[in-house]
Parts: sequence; structure tokens; C-alpha cells
Amino acid sequence: MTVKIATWNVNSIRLRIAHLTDWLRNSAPDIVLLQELKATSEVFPYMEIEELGYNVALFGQKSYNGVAILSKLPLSDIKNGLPGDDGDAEARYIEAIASGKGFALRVASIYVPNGQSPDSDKFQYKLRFLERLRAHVESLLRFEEVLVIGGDYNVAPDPIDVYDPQGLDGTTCFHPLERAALRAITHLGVYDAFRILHPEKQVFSWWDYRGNGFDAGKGMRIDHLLLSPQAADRLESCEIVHSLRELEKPSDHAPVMCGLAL
DNA sequence: ATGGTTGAACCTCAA
Repeated sequence: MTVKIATWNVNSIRLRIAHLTDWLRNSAPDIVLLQELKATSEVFPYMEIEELGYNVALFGQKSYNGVAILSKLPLSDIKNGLPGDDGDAEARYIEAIASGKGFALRVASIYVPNGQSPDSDKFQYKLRFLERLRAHVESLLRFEEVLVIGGDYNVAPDPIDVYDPQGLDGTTCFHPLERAALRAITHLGVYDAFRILHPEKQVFSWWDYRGNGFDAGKGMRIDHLLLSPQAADRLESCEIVHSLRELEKPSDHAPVMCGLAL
């Protein structure tokens, strides 16, 4: 069967619940990795999601951050938080095993810190977070599983992934140090699902609300589905769901969805 | 364009 796996930064689950449920009904992804929920478990809209047949694993936080995994397949081995810093209280990483008939895969939803500006403490936190992710991916790859780490990486990998590579060089989400930190992860042997299937195509996943970036075509591709070799070998499709960014009161991100033959 | 918009919560911060 083909298992459809998507990632989406919703920028508030409570404001975006109608966009999400309409999309779940129409596209029926099997697994959805969500970021920027801005919600705790007390206010998370479990009922609207569960009545569509999804199990929910949630790592919530008030006001900021918050990640979740929605899955039509049963979830187990749920782990909250990225290893490597017990003092990190931000809800930016959740991982689980999804089990189907005759197969299992590990999935993770990640929300890499934005980093604010390259001269800020938050940028250093972003770089440390990416290094923690590198170390964790290195350990996960040893299991040789079908693995999908999807989320808002807040890094555009290459010049083709931003609207103005020269003007944006050195700015947040397209800084040489961030791009090197992301390459240190992909060089371990995880593969960008979109870029595997579309080596030359410029499609963005995020557009700034400010300055009407969407209508101006000023976007970046910063949301990624990174695949282990075992997952990449099964990759059938990968698209960015532009239509959700065209709705009234949209998230500033569009989902990215891939299909794996499992 | 050193501006601009959005969301959650607070009277501003994060993105």
C-alpha cells in the first residue's frame, strides 16, 4: 500500500482547525506531522481530529511551539523532546512508531527554532538545536528503519529554495552556518523527499505574512521531509500543497506531502 | 523598503 505522510506548520491549531479537517477529509493523509500548535493538551481540538479516524500524539506548550503526530495507523513508542539538553523546555520534537499490516515506520515531527537574527542568542540556540538533531539522526539511522523526520526546519538548503539567493544570503533561514548545519544532517544519509523527485524545481513552502510575500512570490522552501535510505527507496511522490496557503486566514506555511510504497 | 503581518497573551514577544 501507499502510505501518505505530510508535514505542516499550522501556526495555531485552534485557528487552523477548519483548514486542517477539510484537508484531512479531502486528501486523507495517513500520517500528519504538525508544528506550531500554540496549544496545550487542555485546549487541543482532539475531538475534531479523532472523529476523522486519527490517533494523536501531542507534545503541547502554551502560546508558542507545540508539535504533534496524527496517524490513522496505531502509534507506539512515543517520545517527547529532542535528546541532548535536559534544560530545553520548548516543545519542538515528538517521535513515534506507526504500525501497519506487515510494516512499521518511525516518524518524527520537528520544529527547528527560527533563530530571529544571526547576531542573537536565539540563533545560537538554533545552531545548537540543529547539532542535537544531527546527533539524534545519527543514532536513529543505526536502526536501519523506514524513518521520516518531517517538519519546519527553518532552513532553506540551496539557492533554488529562496526567492532572492543573493539578497537573502546571510539572513535568517538562509545563513551559511544554518545551511552547513542542515548539510551535516543530510550528509549522514537522510534524503530530502521533495528534492529527490524534483531536482530542478523551485517550489516554496513558506511565505512571510509581512509585505504580502505570498502574492509577491517571495517565499522559501524551509519545510522538509527527510527520509532514511529505507524510506527513500520506497518514495513514490512528494508535493507541496500550495492550495492551503491560498485560503482565507491561512497559515504562513503550506504542507509538504509524500507517498511511500510500504 | 531597517518596513511590513499574524497569533497568543499581555499591555509585548516570537515568528
